[in-house]
Amino acid sequence: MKRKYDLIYDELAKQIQEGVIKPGTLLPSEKELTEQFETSRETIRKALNLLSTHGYIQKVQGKGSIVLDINKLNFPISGLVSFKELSEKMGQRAKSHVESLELLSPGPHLQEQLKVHEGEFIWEVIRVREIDKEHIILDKDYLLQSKIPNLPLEQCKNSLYEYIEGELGLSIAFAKKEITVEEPTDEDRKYLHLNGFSNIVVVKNFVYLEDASLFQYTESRHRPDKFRFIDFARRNK
Amino acid sequence: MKRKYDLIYDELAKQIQEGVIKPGTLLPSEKELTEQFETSRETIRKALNLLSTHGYIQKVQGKGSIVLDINKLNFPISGLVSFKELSEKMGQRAKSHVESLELLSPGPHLQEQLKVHEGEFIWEVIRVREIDKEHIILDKDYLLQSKIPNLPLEQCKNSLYEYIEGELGLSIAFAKKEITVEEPTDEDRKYLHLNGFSNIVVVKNFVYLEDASLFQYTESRHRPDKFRFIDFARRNK
DNA sequence: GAGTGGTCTAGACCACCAT
DNA sequence: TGGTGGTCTAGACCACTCA
Repeated sequence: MKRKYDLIYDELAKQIQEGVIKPGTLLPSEKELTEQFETSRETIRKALNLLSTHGYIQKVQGKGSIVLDINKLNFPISGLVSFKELSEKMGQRAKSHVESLELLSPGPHLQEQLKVHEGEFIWEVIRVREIDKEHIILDKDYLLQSKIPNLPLEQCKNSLYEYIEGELGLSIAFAKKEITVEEPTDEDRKYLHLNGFSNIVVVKNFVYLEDASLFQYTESRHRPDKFRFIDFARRNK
Repeated sequence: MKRKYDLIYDELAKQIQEGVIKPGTLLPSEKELTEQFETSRETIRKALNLLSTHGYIQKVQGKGSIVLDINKLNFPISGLVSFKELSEKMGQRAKSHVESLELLSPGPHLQEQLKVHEGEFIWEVIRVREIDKEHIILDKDYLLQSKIPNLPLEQCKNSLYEYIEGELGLSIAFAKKEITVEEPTDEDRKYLHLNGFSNIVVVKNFVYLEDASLFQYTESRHRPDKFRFIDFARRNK
């Protein structure tokens, strides 16, 4: 059974997206919504808080919940555009190549980043992302073998996240991203079509599971002209 | 009177920061905390949710709230490092120069970005940020005069946010950031010490007030070698 | 099965906005 | 002053983890 406040969130989000509720107007009051959805006020408030953190509405005390123009705010919410999502938009114009898939003993740099134990092995997946026949992104993923015993090559061609969360049932709780700009390495030059660009945008991603253990480190290296990151930050109350 | 859940949040956050509660251990259960703080469970849960979104703890159903290692996760929470915060860390090594402060009628580009009305004027503030005698960041701020009638030069030397939120009492609700990499403009070359770098990291920032109206557009142009952005994303329930 | 966090309720009082 | 959202309570039941 799905949560009640999720259902209410879905319903209201849909109405806003479809324009049934217009941007700039006010949502029905929380009291009215409790009657409309036959639930308690706290449940309505949970749904509204979700709408708020996802940029659908803005709550103003004493006034009401203002419906925002979702198109102007321009999603995704927090820059978490995976290549999978991107490629779905791009259709046939986007491709992914697995350049390498290995189980290896980590060197000092990776030991530091992943905090692996002595004698533990890690998976290394190197993938190149192609858009319109240009090689634009170099993705290097490192995963603890203790958490992921097997990593089929087939899965690497698609989304690692889908395999990890879907098939393995591991649940990703939070991630830390760090964006910097660096000079291209020999590896970058080897795999990417740099077109003379002398910088690479490096996105380092540290992924943690629900039990708060780190289990994946990803380095995503982008050609600068095709890089774009969007962040949507809300002041917390 | 401060909110109860804020007080509880402050107290627990302090204990975690000071190491009174050790990373890796579990917080007292919600039931115990209700007794300890003499409050209801929902109030405790609000405090714990704050700790969670700020990266202090990780809640696990059926188990408890795991205390995270705040130093490993390495703040700030969502990359909102203002130059003010940075300069406080850098002390005398960081400086800010106001290059220009003008009230102007917006051209088509700005009209588009800020969605200003016909005949409305906007403030333009251009500032250069210096670290260790190098000019590294070019900040261009645009603010609606209808929201900010006066903008003293003195304030521009420090933090615009402090003036806006502190003295004017306007309340910033949320912001959208967009990070891209571009080629330097003549303006970049004029104001910044580019040291031969052929790219500029551009951070566009759209700031909205509590009534959901856009009132500021900022373009922050960084020399790539000194740029660093950190994002801390949590899966929402 | 005991203990944990997650959801949900029904009601109270307060702070803020409009008129 | 009436209506709005914000805080807080006391209690219920469910889902999950672990021994």
